[in-house]
Amino acid sequence: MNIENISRQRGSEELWLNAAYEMLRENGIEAVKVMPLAKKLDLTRTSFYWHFTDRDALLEAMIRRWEQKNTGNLVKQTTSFAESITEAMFNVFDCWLDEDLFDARMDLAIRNWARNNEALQVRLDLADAKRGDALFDMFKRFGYDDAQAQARSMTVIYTQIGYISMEIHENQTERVARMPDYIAVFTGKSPSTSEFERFKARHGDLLNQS
Amino acid sequence: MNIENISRQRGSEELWLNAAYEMLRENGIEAVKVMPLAKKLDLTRTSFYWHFTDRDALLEAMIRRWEQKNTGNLVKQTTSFAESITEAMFNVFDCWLDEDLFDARMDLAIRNWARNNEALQVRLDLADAKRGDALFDMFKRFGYDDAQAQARSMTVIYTQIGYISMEIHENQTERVARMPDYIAVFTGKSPSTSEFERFKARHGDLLNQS
DNA sequence: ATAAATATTGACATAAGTGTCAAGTCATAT
DNA sequence: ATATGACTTGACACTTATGTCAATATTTAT
Repeated sequence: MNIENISRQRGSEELWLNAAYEMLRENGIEAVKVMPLAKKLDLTRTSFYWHFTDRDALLEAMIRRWEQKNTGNLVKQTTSFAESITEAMFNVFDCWLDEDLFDARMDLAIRNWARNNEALQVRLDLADAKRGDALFDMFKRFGYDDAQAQARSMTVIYTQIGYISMEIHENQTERVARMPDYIAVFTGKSPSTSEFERFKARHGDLLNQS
Repeated sequence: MNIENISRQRGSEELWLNAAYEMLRENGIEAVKVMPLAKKLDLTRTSFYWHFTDRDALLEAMIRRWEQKNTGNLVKQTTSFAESITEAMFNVFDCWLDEDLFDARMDLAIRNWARNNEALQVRLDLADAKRGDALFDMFKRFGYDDAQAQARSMTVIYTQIGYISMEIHENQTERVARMPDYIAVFTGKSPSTSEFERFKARHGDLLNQS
């Protein structure tokens, strides 16, 4: 994490931004305050103002970081190669298991923040529309009618947000084991054994941890 | 709303609590502060301390109000008379349309708050377990196996929370029109026309508004 | 009418946050 | 070795919040 900071001064834009990002993920936007961040980094809060003009500049930097990550990867996964809707759905599920593809905790934090920030809500609505459209198109490609493609794509999106929002802490092995059941709910079809095996193979690293 | 306040002093416990409750729903726990509430009620903030010992007492009162409402009604709806799983699901959907049965916005606010408050998280987990069990039992009664009853009941819960969390503002008529499609996703079965008609009849008041 | 109960107020003390500024320190390239 | 740019610091001014208290006002019951 701090590799880029070797043989430099103690602080840096990166350092403050990372601390702020973590704070936002864990405790929401109200916790992203210069004073506590300074304490966390063991620096004086004033030094923050060398790197950022003010607190707002820091918040803006965090939003940009989020924008550049989550939506892009989700949309990409909906267009990955798949021979069936169940396989396509497993591709989307990759996002829920791989934090490099989709930072769910951050998505939730942004969502809660947007509730009190109109400008951010606009950006979020845009991201949501892109994601919804991508999933809708995916269901359409596999033969669902408009109404069903709509209901199913929104169910997928709502479910993921609900899952994060509920702070479920389950064993990853169990979680993966349940996924075919969710695939069945979302698509109305049972995935084949080989599809599930292929999915598990992609996430082998997860399946040996608690 | 203020009927109980006629010919009394200006303020009252109820008045402060209502204002706080609204603040929590709309803007989250961080917005529930004595000073802004006083401004809202056009009273001096000091007068608050006559009704509550401190801010914490107010927060505790809000939690109790929430506890006494949401979970109870949801559980009750899962056990309402139904001849089919689709009819049973429509009974649950009543909660999503009737704020007297389930205050979704409040549920979300509590959920966000609990993320930074361990004691509240414990109470919330308890409420979630009750709700999950009630839905699970409902699916079991209509012949689903354990894994499917589990996946489907959690999908219902996650979806509702995701829906609120995403701040969807859609026309109620459209929303109701889409419900049979969601019923199909959640139960794997299409509801009958008469079931849908019965549901719409129950919510007739909603269907004539924007 | 008036005492008691019920509220409201302004003044005070304290804490935690934001932002500015002049002065200082530290690494490193020349 | 030293000047420069990158970074840190403490002191100051300001804002928003919490909570206490003695004094005052308003209802209500008798």
